[in-house]
Amino acid sequence: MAVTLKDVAALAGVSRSAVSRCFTEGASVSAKTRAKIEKAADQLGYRPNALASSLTTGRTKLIGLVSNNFHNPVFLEVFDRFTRGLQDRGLRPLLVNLTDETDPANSLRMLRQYSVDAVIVASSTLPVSFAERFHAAGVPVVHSFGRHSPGARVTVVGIDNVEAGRIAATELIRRGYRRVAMLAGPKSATSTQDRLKGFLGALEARGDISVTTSYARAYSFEAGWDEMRRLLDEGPPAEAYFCGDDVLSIGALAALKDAGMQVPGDVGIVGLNDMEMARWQNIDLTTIRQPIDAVVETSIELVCAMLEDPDFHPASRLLPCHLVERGTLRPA
Amino acid sequence: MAVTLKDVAALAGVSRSAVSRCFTEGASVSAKTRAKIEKAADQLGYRPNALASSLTTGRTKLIGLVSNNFHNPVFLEVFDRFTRGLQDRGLRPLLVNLTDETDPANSLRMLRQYSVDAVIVASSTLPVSFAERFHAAGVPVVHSFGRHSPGARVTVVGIDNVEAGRIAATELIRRGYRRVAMLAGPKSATSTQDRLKGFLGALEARGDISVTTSYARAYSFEAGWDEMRRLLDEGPPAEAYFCGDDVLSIGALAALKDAGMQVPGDVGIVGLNDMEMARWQNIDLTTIRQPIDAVVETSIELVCAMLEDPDFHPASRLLPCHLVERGTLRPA
DNA sequence: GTGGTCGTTGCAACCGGTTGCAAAATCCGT
DNA sequence: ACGGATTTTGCAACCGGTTGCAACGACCAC
Repeated sequence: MAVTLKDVAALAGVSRSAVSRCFTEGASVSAKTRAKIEKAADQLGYRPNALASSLTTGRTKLIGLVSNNFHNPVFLEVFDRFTRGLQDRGLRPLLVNLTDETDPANSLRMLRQYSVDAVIVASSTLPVSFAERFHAAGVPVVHSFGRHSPGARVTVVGIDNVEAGRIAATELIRRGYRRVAMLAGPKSATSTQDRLKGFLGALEARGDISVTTSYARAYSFEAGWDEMRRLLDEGPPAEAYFCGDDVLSIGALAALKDAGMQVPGDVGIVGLNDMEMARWQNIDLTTIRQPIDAVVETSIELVCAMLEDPDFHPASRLLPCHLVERGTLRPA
Repeated sequence: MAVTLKDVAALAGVSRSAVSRCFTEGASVSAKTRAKIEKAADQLGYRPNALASSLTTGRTKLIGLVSNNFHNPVFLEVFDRFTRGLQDRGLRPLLVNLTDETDPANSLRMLRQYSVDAVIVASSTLPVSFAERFHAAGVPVVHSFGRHSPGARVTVVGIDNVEAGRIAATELIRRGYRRVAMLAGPKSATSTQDRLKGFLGALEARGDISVTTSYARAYSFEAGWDEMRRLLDEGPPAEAYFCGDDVLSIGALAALKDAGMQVPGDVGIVGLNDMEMARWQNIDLTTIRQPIDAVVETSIELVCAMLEDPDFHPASRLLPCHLVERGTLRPA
């Protein structure tokens, strides 16, 4: 079986407390006994049991990572960043896959059973209330890529989706498009609601621009393809589409090409996220860059700050987006 | 703070053991006390602490999920399946991201500190020795998508990559290609080595077929694009390429299209994996399907079996692959 | 040599559960 | 109502650590 404190203590000829102190930062151990203990520990290959110690210290270094975006390739980048960022700080991600589930009750119960120190909800589609349930249960929580609502008591790290919609609208106007549309994500996603709001808001003052809206059933290639296909069947397309997200954009692009339309000659497309794939030469998507690295990094920093000081409730952080020019919108 | 056994016991007016037994399967509790306890537990919102109980039971239900493929979109599907499959069985994935690391020592140490019940190594590039280190340390381990080597003591669930290479070769021959090539993944990846071996093996008997080989630096779009670009610069391309993996294929496809070549008119491409993206209408990749769902499901089943019986070392399982016909190889 | 200070050490209690064991309660047949 | 078999229950020890406290010893100054 595993080597325990007791084994090391016996071999080194000291008390269990001495061994424990030897492995805890800032405890008082003489150089002599430390040497003895380390020798014995090495010899036995001893490692303190993180779970046992969590019992008394109250900290497990386990962080619940909750997401429902297991079908959008951009989330692989998100997971990569989160897992690395957390383990660089000695924290361990306990993954919860929420596919087909929107009730926080189960995850909350389970994550509490495992005494996670904090929870990160990584999702652009879950409602504000989701993360709030964790907060209400006294679990430190950060909602990454979530919607910031001024009244809410949950820390959000993400972008200002309304602003992002505005950027898209402004950009389309600047390039002289006059019949524009938004091909939005699923209606229930907070991100889509906000992006649409910003998009329409920026356009409504302008009488000379016509705008239409439609929703894809998911943030997925197929949904984007189907929705664009449907739009084309209905009649002539708009001059340019702001798509709810990159993967939708890619679906829409494919449907346009299949229909024999040129991009950006006949129709312009602008996405949102700037996922790795947007850079691929066969896609070359003009898109609004969501600073994923920074969102993840900031989320982790805030979680760490909350761990340091349990009463600290950091303010939400909305990071700036900007347009990345590639090949799917015509020049101004 | 959290509600504990003691609180419930006090409120229900019973001993702590009674409460404990009430929450453990198959323990003897009378209906009357069970009712009392459950009432008290509900009232307080009690949930047993999984970590504390793990101390005595020796099982945490934590499964280490180790991977280094955080840049290949197919692994998002893999993670989705694993996380769901595990949580459906009441197990919790503790994710380890190995990006830029190939030494098992760190992960092993950390996963042991957290007393994971078992480890799943999900990677097609890590050497056999990686998972073996876990095995040697007495941690039940399954290597998913790994290389099966007859002498090894580690359970592997995956495909026969040699056979997959053979299938690719046979298929290209059947369709009349005579100058073929493999655009392999990184030289160090076991999957690539085996696929190449099978590919060459099936061709070497045939004197009428010329075959060349080259390696991309990673399983990534960029690497595929660059390598195909380099091949095109070197001279006329082969008639058809077997690419080490779908994402490489997609990179190669893009490079070919950029160079003005028609697929499958001028050049044929066959990939391996059948990731979701291969189905996308703008890619429509002919590929050898790796049964990801089945590999994941089987891996989890074997892990569970090993948990049931610690002395059980299941035999490796190599699942069958087959060609999925789409649009990047010419018909026979 | 003595007294005081301070760093080191071990004891024992505790974290939140589980479990072997024996005592107590219940059940059953007669 | 009685005795034995069977549950049910609580006690206490334990899982692998941590930590407050008091005892201890080393060192220093006088």
